Amino acid sequence: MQETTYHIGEVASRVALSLRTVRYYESIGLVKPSGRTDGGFRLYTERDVQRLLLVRALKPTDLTPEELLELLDLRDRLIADQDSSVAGGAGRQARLHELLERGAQRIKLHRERLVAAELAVELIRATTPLDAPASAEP
Amino acid sequence: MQETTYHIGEVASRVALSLRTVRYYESIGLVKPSGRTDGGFRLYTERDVQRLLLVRALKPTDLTPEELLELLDLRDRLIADQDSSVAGGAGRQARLHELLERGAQRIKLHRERLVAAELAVELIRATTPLDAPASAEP
DNA sequence: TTGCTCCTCACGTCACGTGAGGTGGC
DNA sequence: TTGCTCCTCACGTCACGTGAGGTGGC
Repeated sequence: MQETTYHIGEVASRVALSLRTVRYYESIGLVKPSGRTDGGFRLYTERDVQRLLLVRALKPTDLTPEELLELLDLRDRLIADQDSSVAGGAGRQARLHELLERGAQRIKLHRERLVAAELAVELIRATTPLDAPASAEP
Repeated sequence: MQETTYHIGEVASRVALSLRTVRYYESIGLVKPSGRTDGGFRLYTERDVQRLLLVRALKPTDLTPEELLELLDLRDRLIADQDSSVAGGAGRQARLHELLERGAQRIKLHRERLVAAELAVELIRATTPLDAPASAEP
């Protein structure tokens, strides 16, 4: 049973990233295609695509590439351990949750910045003559 | 009556930006210090500081430096017109509100990305063995 | 007068964008 | 066989970080 694979173009459009960005994520080790054609074309499996989606979604966590890679690999290993009921790594769980917590904090920080930005926009809207009030001069 | 001025170090720490960033914003025309000492030290007024704060707050709008500059200048002119009851520019108001609307849209987009990021974090927390449940083995 | 702050280059970095020149895949 | 997709350099850009070497301000 052959696994379905995709070329980079289809993958990039599905995950809404540029070809360049997908290749860049590969170059820093985040998401490597599962294979290549004889001609050198990258081949992505559905798993690879899911991983790309996860990387894209986790961008606002501001984790370094190294941390993000560690997080994704920890997740993979924990899930694998789970399936084979090895349940090996309490340390791995702790580390994963530490990284997730770090990421969650950064998301909160970004949220605060967005609130500040919205306040600034409202401030300007409020301190600037609004939509010309219906002229009072007849 | 001499206006109080500040050196870049105090300004940078007040607005929580690096010296480099404050100088960079000047180099792209966003916030220029109102003066310099004879020795060349930048002198910032309270207005300059407020402008820096506004620039920092508006960063998530993703407006280009040119757009941001235009926005800030429109605001200044509209406020000045208001004070002198010239009420000159309906076109200016329209343009300002267009820029603000554009910025508000980008903020919304960032908000959606943060929601997606939070969902991803929760997904990983949920699909990964949680905090080791109190061991069932005695 | 001594530090501490500030100055201007100028090179480095991160996360890609953007061709150039060439070849693989259906 | 013809396009369209993909390949690998490799240079460019944006928003700064980070010294280097020198001088101003209180």
